[in-house]
Amino acid sequence: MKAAVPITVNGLKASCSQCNLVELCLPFGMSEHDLNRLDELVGARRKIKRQQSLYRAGDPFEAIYAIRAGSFKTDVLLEDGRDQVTGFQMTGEILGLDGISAETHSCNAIALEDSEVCVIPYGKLEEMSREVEGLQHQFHKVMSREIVRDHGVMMLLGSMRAEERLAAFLLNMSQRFTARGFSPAEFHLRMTRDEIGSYLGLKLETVSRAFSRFQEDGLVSVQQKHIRILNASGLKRLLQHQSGGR
Amino acid sequence: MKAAVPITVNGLKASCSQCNLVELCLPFGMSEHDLNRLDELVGARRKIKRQQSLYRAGDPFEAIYAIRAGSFKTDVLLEDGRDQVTGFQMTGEILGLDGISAETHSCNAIALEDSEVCVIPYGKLEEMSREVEGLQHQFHKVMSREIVRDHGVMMLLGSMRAEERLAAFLLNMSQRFTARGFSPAEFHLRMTRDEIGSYLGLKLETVSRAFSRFQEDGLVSVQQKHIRILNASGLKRLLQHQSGGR
DNA sequence: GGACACCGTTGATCGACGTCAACCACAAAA
DNA sequence: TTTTGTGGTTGACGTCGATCAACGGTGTCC
Repeated sequence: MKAAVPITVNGLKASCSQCNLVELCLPFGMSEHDLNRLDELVGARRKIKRQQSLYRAGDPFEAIYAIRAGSFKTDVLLEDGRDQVTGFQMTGEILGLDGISAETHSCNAIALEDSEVCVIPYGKLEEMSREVEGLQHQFHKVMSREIVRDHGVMMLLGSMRAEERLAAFLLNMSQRFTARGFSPAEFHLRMTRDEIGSYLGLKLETVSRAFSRFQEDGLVSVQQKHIRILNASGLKRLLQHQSGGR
Repeated sequence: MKAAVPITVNGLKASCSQCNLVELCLPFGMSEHDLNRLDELVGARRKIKRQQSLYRAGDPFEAIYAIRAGSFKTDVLLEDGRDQVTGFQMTGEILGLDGISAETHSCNAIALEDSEVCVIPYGKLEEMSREVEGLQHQFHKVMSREIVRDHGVMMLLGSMRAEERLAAFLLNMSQRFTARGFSPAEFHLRMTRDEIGSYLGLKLETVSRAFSRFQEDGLVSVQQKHIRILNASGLKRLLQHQSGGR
């Protein structure tokens, strides 16, 4: 009695139960039974080309998105032209939560490489999370995690020095690559120095200099966007010594 | 057939339907019918003395809190002793959302003056928001608003100069006092210069100097913690001129 | 292959904010 | 009233990171 899988504009219908990102994504920790219900929830997949936006500040809020492949940055713009990267997102992470409060997105989400997301219509999500307890709880956890993450960034921006910020950034990237089955020590950054700087509240030259310094000190090897961490505990130590900061 | 209102340790049982903070708090926008159900949800009130903590980082997460009276700060601590204020909260605002993700609080919530909160047991909240659509939606909005707010702070910390940060802070306070029926132009800050500095990523001396500068320029009148805004549009102008920043 | 962007690196200089220190204002206690 | 403590202000000086500028590497489009 099951209807045929509908063909969507952008290709295959998403399926959480078949997806190898379950452990990183919204369905984490849900029962197999609940998982099957998620397949109803998640709409089409959508492909976004590098530098294209998934949504822009001011767009009406209709759905949240799970990153199926690729990576994104989110940024906010001030009237005067200044902008700030508020986060980098990788596979399995959820985009668009900022839109719920005002029913309008409050930042831009831009693909750092050709990417693909699963579209999760928000109305449906609320509806289903009234029925599926596991989904409700997971969704709340995802939102809460975003809040905790943001507090970490505030800590970083408010009280760390340039090299500490970059060290924290690299360790965070390493940890997230590891969670995705990649090497903890060797990875490829998808963002420019300018974007890293914007995220860390630094100018690109400062980011570049900090990279060079780390290289001199044998902490990492840097070749453009290719990073190899040579001394992870050295990086961690940088974070612990209270080095005056601001 | 209604049971008598139970007497709680800390005094009166909270009642959303009777509360004059509805428009600022979790129940905002909910129907009268739904509102009555909220009275079941909200547990006892709890009083917190100035400088006492409502919860501390590491405490098991059991409830979220709505501020009934008074005000709070939240802060995070790093191992090395550095700490950072992540927010100031006023009446009607919700505390504790950081705890959902790890089932443990990730920051400290400390009363800036003698205060009172309504305790909202989290299990009950999830349960009831499966039944009451309006509650579910409002709760999601509250979480999302927190995320948007944090992005604003990241913007401030990452790309504004000292005086811009303080101007943004004052305008934000003014706006929140106004929403609570107080004067937009004249108010009493409950936090020290050190706490403001920690929140804004500045040292207390820098905060103090910025206040003095504003006073010289006739933008505000400052007498210790008592602030009078003399030229709000002047403060706003400070934010728009892109003044180089970092 | 050559030309052109774009991105990244490095150096020299400057300025905003941190640091250190002294002093002042106000409130609670003696 | 004086005392003591906490919080706030102001000045002199130092430093970290921004700014300005030149140059080098890498990839893409003719």
